[in-house]
Amino acid sequence: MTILPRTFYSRDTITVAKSILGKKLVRKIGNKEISGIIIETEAYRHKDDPASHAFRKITERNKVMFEEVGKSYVYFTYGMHYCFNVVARNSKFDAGAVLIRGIMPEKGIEIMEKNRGIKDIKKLTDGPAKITQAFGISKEHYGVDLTKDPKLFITDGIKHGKIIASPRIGIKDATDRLWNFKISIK
DNA sequence: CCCTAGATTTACT
DNA sequence: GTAAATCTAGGGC
Repeated sequence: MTILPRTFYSRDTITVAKSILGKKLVRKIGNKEISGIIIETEAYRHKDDPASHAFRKITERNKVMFEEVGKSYVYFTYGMHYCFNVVARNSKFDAGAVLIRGIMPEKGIEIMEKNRGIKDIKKLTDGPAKITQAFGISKEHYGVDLTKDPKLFITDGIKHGKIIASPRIGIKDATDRLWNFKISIK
C-alpha cells in the first residue's frame, strides 16, 4: 500500500474529487485498524462556488481550506455532526476541499458498528456524518496532515468502473454543477 | 416505502 | 434570529 502523496492533492479540486474515488481511507485506533473504500465525494471550491464554506472569506472554521493541500478539514454542523474533507486545489484557487460522503467498509467493521451503535452494514458509512462517527473522527483531527499522520491517512485502493456525476446534496446554491461523484461497487 | 420533527454549534443574508 | 455540505426515530401508507 502507498500513501497518496501531496502532489495528488495539488490538482484541481474537481479532478481530485474524481481521482480519490476507489482510494482507501485508513484510521488507526490503538492497535486496531478501520478502513474502507471511498465511493462518493463532493468538490467544494472557492470564489467561483457559492456553496463552498470558503466562498465568502476565511474564518476560524474554514481556514484550513486555505492551507496546505492534503490536510483534513473537519467541520461541525447542524449542532450535532462532524463532516470530513480533504484540502485539495490547484494554483488557480486559494481554497478548496473534497467532502468524503460515502465509504464501503473493509476492516474494523465491528468497531464501526460499536461507534455507530447499529449493526446494519449498509447504513454504517453512507453519509458524511456517519463516516466521522464510524471512523472516530472529530474536532481533534482538524488540520491533520493526511500524507504524514500515522493514525489517519489515505492510500491507493481498487480499480473501478465509470464515475457518476450528480448535483451536490444538501445545498441550495449552484445546484446546476455536477460536483457530486460516485462509483458503484458490486 | 415516504414524510416530519428535533438534536443545537457556527456564521452571518 | 435563523439557516446550515446531517442523521435518527417514529408514524403513516
